[in-house]
Amino acid sequence: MESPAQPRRVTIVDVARHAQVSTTAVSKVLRNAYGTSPKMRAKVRQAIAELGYRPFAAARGMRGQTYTIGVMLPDIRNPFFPEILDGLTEALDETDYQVLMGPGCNGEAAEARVTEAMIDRGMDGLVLIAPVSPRSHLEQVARTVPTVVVGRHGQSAVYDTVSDDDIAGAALVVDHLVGLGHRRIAHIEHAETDPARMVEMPNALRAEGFRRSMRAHSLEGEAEIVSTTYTQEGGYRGTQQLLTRADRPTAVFAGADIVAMGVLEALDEARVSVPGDISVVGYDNTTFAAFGPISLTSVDQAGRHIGTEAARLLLGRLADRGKPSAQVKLSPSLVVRRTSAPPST
Amino acid sequence: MESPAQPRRVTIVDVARHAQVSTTAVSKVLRNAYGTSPKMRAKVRQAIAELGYRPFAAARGMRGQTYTIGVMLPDIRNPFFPEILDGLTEALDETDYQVLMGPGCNGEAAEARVTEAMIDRGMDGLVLIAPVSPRSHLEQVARTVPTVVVGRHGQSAVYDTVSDDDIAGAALVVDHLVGLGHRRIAHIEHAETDPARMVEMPNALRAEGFRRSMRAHSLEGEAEIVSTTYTQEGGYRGTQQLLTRADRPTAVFAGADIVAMGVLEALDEARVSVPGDISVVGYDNTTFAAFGPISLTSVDQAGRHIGTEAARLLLGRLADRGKPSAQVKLSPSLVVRRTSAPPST
DNA sequence: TTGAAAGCGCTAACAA
DNA sequence: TTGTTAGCGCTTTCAA
Repeated sequence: MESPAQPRRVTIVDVARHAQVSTTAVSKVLRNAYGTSPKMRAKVRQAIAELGYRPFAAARGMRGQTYTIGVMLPDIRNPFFPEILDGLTEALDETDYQVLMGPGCNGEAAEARVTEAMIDRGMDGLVLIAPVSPRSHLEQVARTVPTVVVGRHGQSAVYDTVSDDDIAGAALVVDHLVGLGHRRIAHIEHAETDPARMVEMPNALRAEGFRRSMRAHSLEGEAEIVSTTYTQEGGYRGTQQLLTRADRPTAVFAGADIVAMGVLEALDEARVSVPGDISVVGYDNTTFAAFGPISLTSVDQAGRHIGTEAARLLLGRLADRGKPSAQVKLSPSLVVRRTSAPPST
Repeated sequence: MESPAQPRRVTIVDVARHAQVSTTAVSKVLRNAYGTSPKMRAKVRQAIAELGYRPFAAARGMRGQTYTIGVMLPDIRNPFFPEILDGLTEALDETDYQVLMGPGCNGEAAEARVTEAMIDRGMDGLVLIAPVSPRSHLEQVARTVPTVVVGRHGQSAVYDTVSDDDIAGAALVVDHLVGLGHRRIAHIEHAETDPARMVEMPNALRAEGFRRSMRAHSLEGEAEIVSTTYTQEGGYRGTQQLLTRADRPTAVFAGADIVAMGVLEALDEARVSVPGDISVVGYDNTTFAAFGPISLTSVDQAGRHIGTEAARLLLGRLADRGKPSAQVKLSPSLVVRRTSAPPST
């Protein structure tokens, strides 16, 4: 009934024999390496096509490259990350590199496990999206394999970075809300106590940007900060806290769209109308922010562009390991939708 | 300034020397293979710990396994898939296997590219989530590497399957809506013309289940089917079509939650109230369905459980390649929320 | 129970 | 320009 056990995989030796050349020749053609005549290339390419040969990446990795780029991301559920991935895979599509992603990690231990697994599998380069591990660990990884760190500030000599100007993003939000007439504004941040991370993590910078901008408007007394986490749950709980307080804010700046979802849910449950009673602004401009019934005002980070830049930097470092590290910083913009309006009072 | 080029990776040879045993012995301990004395195991384990040795998976793959499971999924944006992944990684967490995912694929060409990339990287097993490729291609993949196909009906002798009873799921929806008093019910399906896929793809079965159930209620004349795609965009366009028709339905059954999002958006735009004017039911019970302001009635597929089952089947096949193929079918349940209510007329 | 030696498929150094 | 040869780090015979 069943088809016979498939014959053993076609190898470079089979191709060499079929094309009547050496295995070295085949290897060179595969890698577009120096020292092959057009005639030989044609012969080899034909043999590859005729035999349906595909190089075995694991074996290639023993000597050279595996042609694999590993992407680590903290949470597949956060709708901001697919944007970055789109940009990344699009830029890598025309190359020989294949992208493989680790499963969502939360916390340092999971991040270490995934990065180690990727290094052990001989990946040629890594893209770490919004990692939480201490910088020393990131640098250790980057010394082993070319690495681009996305969404984290603070430069390093050993890895490249791509990030968005979170201070400026937070200022866009405050300017917008103050411009509408709001004075009492709350911010839901991702709790951060580690001083080292205070200057590197986007969440900490958004909170800092919020503080600075409120001060610039001489509204430091009206700023209210709630520390939870960048999750829907965090937004939900943070809002519940805010609603119990005496002097209720007229606007909430959630540090991420996913947080804003929790904010909207809590407000909905408490029968507080948006933007009638309270305005809500998010960050990331995810697909769901644009979604009609939600229509969330949000800061756009150009996730796709971030992904493209990360790919460009990684390819550059793959081509030249000694190249000095680069820091790309992109500028955010504000997308105003229906969840923000002048305060009613 | 920079730390010196890190020393070459610790290999099995270093461990063997340090423990004063052969490399064979180390290899056996690593794989828990037969023929090692407790004393030797202790010695080797200690040397591994002292040197911080980690096996190089790419090299292991040349002879044996890479301890890597590849997961192919069509679309990272669909909030149903993370559930499956959670179940999968949780079940695999205690094993030596590491999960790596391909980037989202759409269409046969992209699926072929990703599965080939995974096979070329020596992955030990594959989990294909809702693949659209013809069964012959899936079987070819499965003959090369142990494979579990998730979310696709139709059994095969060479791969295991895990799926949900989509016919029953559609019936749950129709029974619920008819029970509320609805008669004129629309269904937005993912267009399917390939007859081979009509019996295998979940979308086709949900449509078939809808038809059968409407017939069972003697409402075949009241059933309205719109063919688009299982995306937010598809739900949006499908609903726009429905709204232009003369005899407007009082309820819409979207084939997936992500489709229901588009439905809600189009209804919102057209100022049609939900559930006042039209009830909406989704499928997948994603996180967003539970989200307060949306509160979508939906069919729950127990995605986490699907992932666990897939892991179990794959581990079984990894342990015994000759084992007969299994088909696991899970039963869906309906979660009633605020988007479904009796019709107003 | 243990270890010596061969070899997986490929690339890189070197020789012709 | 082309081919020969020696490994990469591991697993697997197979002999001791």
